[in-house]
Amino acid sequence: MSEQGKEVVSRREELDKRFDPRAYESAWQRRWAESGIFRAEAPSTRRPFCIMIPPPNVTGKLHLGHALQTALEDLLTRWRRMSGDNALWLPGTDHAGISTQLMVERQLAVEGTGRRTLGRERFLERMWAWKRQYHGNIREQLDRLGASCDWSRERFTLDAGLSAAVREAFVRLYGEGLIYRGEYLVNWSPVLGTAISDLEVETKTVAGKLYYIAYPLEEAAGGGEVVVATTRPETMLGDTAIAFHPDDERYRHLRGEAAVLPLIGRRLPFVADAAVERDFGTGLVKLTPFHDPSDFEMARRHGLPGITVIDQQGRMTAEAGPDFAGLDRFAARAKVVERLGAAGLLRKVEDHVHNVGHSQRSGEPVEPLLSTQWFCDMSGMAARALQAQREGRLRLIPESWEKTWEHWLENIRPWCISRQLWWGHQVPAWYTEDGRCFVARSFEEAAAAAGTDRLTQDPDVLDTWFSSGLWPFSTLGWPQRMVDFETFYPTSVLITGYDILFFWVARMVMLGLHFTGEVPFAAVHLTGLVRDAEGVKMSKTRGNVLDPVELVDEYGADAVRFTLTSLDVPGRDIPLNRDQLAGYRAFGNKIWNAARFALGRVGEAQVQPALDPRGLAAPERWILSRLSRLATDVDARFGAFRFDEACNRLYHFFWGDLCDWYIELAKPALSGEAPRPRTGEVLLTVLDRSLRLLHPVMPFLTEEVWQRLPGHEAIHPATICLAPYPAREEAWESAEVEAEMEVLMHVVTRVRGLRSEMGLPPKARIALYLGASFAREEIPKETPVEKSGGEAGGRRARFLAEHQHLVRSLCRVE
RNA sequence: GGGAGGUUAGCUCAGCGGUAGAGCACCUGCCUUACACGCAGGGGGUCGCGGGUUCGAAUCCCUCACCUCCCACCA
Repeated sequence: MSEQGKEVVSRREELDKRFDPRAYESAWQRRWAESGIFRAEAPSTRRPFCIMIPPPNVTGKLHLGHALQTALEDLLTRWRRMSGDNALWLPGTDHAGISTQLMVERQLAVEGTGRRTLGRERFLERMWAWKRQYHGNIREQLDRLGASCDWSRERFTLDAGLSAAVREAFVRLYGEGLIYRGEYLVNWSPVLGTAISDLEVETKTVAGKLYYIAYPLEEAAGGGEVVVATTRPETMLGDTAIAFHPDDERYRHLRGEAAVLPLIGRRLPFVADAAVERDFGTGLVKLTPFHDPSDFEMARRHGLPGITVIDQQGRMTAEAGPDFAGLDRFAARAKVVERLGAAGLLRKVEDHVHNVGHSQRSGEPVEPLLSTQWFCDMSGMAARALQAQREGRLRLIPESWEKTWEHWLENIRPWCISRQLWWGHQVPAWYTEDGRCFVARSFEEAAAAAGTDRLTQDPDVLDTWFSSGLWPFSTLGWPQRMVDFETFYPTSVLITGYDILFFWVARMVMLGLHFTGEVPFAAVHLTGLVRDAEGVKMSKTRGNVLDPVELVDEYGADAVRFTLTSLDVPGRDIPLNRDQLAGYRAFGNKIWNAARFALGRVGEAQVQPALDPRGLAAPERWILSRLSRLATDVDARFGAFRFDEACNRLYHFFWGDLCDWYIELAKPALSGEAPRPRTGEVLLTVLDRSLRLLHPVMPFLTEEVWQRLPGHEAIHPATICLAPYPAREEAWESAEVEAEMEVLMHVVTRVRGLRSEMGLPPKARIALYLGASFAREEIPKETPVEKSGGEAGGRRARFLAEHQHLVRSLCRVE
C-alpha cells in the first residue's frame, strides 16, 4: 500500500479558524478513491467482511432512506476495515424495471411519441441511453456521503454477468419444475399494462356502494327472483353462476335451479359453497370467475366456466355485449346501474366501505384478469427460509420482525414473475412456430434443443425483484465459483428498510438457500423509515421531501451521517429535523476547535502509539481510563447494531469528558503555570484515538483533523481509514482515579453553582475556603471513596488539597 | 379479522426492576487566551388510564383508551 498510501497524505497547514466541511469533504473523497484504499483483497488471508449495497434505481436519486443505509453500511465497513478485516462494500445499481421504463415513457410522451411507436429495439436503445446519462448520479451522491465502496467491483442488474446469472437461475428453476407457465387469474394493472405480483398490490380502504340487484329465476324454478349484492355491478356481465352457503336455509331449495342474468339473459345455475358468508348482503353471491379471485376459486370447485368481460386496458370486451363493449370499466359500472334501474331490477344501493386492491406503482384499482404468465413456486424455498431463521442461521434485527417473517413465509403463494414490459431481463424461453417452448441459457442453446432456429423469444421480462433476489451472489460471479464468491460469500450483514423485507430480503434468502445452500447474510438489520420532523412520511405530493445531497451541502456529510446514525433506534421510524442536523454540525465544530486548541498548545509533543499511565497525574490517568472504557463500549454497541447508543457515547465522551473537563484541566499544565508530566502527549493521544473511534461515523472531519496531529504517521503512514480501530487498554483503566476525579469535579460543580446562585460576577476573583467538612458533605453517595468512611474522607481531602490549583483554575477562584 | 410498534420534559426520542435521562427549545449570567456552531448555572415530567406481581415498577403481568404500520379473497 506504500505507494498508494503516500498519495493520501495530506497537506499539513494549520486548521482554519472557521469550521467548514465543504472545504475538505470532496477533496478527501477524491483522494481516497484515487489511492484505492477501499479495494478489497481476493483471495486474502484476512477475515472477510462483506456488505452488499441494496442497489438503488440506476437512474434515480438517493433519498434519505438510502442516506441512512449508506451511513450505517459505511460505518460497519469502515469499522471492520480499521479492525483489520478484509472489508468489501460492493456498490451497484438496479435497472428497476417498471419505474425506470415509466420515466422514459413519460419523456417520450413529452416528445409526442411512445414506446409502441418506436418499437422494442429503438425503445431499448432509448432506455440504455437514459441509463448511461443518469448512471453516474448515484455514485456522485454516494461519494458526497463518504461511502467507502469498492467501485472496482461495481455491478448493475442488467450487466452481462448478472444477466447470465438470471438466465442460469431461471433455467435451473424451470428444469426443477419450480418455474412454470400457465393461465391464471393475476393482478393486472390497466395503467401499466402488465401483470403485477401480490406484493405490488396495495389494499386501500375506499368508500363505495353495495348494489342489490334482482336476478329473475328461470321459469322452471317457478318464476320469482333472487337478490344478490355486489360492489362491482359491471362484472355481472361476466357472471356464470350464483352461490349460497350449503347450510343456508333460505336458499337450500334453489339447489339445481337457475336464474337468468339481467341485461344478458344467460342462464346462471345455483351452486352451494362454504366460502359464501351468510351474513353479507343477501347471502347470495354472483359468481364472476374471471374478474374476482374468490369467484375464480369457487367456479373451479364447481366446474363452472368463466367469461372475460374486461380487457387489459380496463375496457369492456365484446363478450360484455354490444351495449357495453369498449366502455371503460367504471363507465360501464354507471351504465349497468342505469340500465338495471330502468329495468326495475335495482333493489337497493347502500354506502359501503370496503378494501380494494390498488396498483402500488400507478395507483388505480387492480383488475383481476385471466392471463398467461410465468410463475415461480416458492413453497419449498419458503420452508427452508423459515427453517434458517428458526435455527438462528439468519438473524433479523430487531427480532420483532420474526413473527412477520414467519407469517409471510408460512402463507406464501406462487410468485408471478413475468411482466409485460420491455426494460428488464427478457424471459429466456423461445417458441417454435408450432408453439413448442424451449427454456435455455441462450438462443443457440434453445435452437439446438428445438432443432430449428425459427424461434421467437418470449416477449415478457422478469420482475425486477427476480434479479435483485440473486444480488448477494450474482454480484460475486455466481454461477461460476470465482475467487470473489469464494472469498466473500456468504456476506456478513444486510442493511435495508423494513418496507422491502418481503420484496427483497425474503427473496434473497430463499433464492440464496436454493442456489448456494447458504443464507446469503448472517444478519439483517432492518432500519426504520426516515420521516419528516413531524413524523410524516416524506412524499413528493406533500412536498416534505428532504434531499440528502442538499443536507450535505448545508450541514456537511459528517453531520448528516451522525444525525441519521444516532436516530437509528431499533424498531422505530426516524423523524428527521434540522435542529438535530445543526446540533451535530456543532459537534463537528467542537471537534474542530478542540483540535485547534491542542495543536496550538502541545509544543513538541507527539501522538503516542502506546502510553504507560504510570507516572501520570490524576487528570491524565482519568481521561485515559475514560477513553479505554469508551473504546470497549463503542465496539460492543457497533457489534450489537446499537448505532444510536454508540453515537451517544462518542458524543458525550468528546464533548463532556474531553472538552468540558480534560481540556480545561489541561490548560494550567500546558500553559506552564502548573506543569504535569506528558500532558501534551496524553492530549494528542486521546485526540488521536477519539478521532479513530469517531471515524466510521464522521469520516471526513476525522481524517482532516487527524492528518494534522503530529506523530499520527506512527499510527498509520497514510490515512485514518486504515489506522487500527482503538481497543480497550486495560492498563489505563482505574476505578480509583475515576472516583477521585469525580469528587474533584463535583466540588467544582458545586462551587460554580454557589457562585452563580450568589450572583457573583464571573470576573470577580473571589476567595474560596474549602473546609474538610465541605468536602465530606458534598461527596456524591455513589462514589466508592465515601463508602470507606472517615479515613477515605481524609484521603479525599488530601486529594483535593493536592489538586487545589485545578479547582482554582476551573472555578476561577483564589 | 390477524399481527407488530407506539403513548416518558415544550419538541423529537433514549431508558425497560432500585430514588426520572439526552439533544434541541426555554430562563439567568458570561465574547473566561479552542469553539457564541460557544462557556457556566438553572427551570421543567403524578413516565396514556385503571388494576395486579414485588420490599421496591416508565421498567414485569392484565384490562381499557388513543395513535402508526403490516398482512388478510365478506362479493
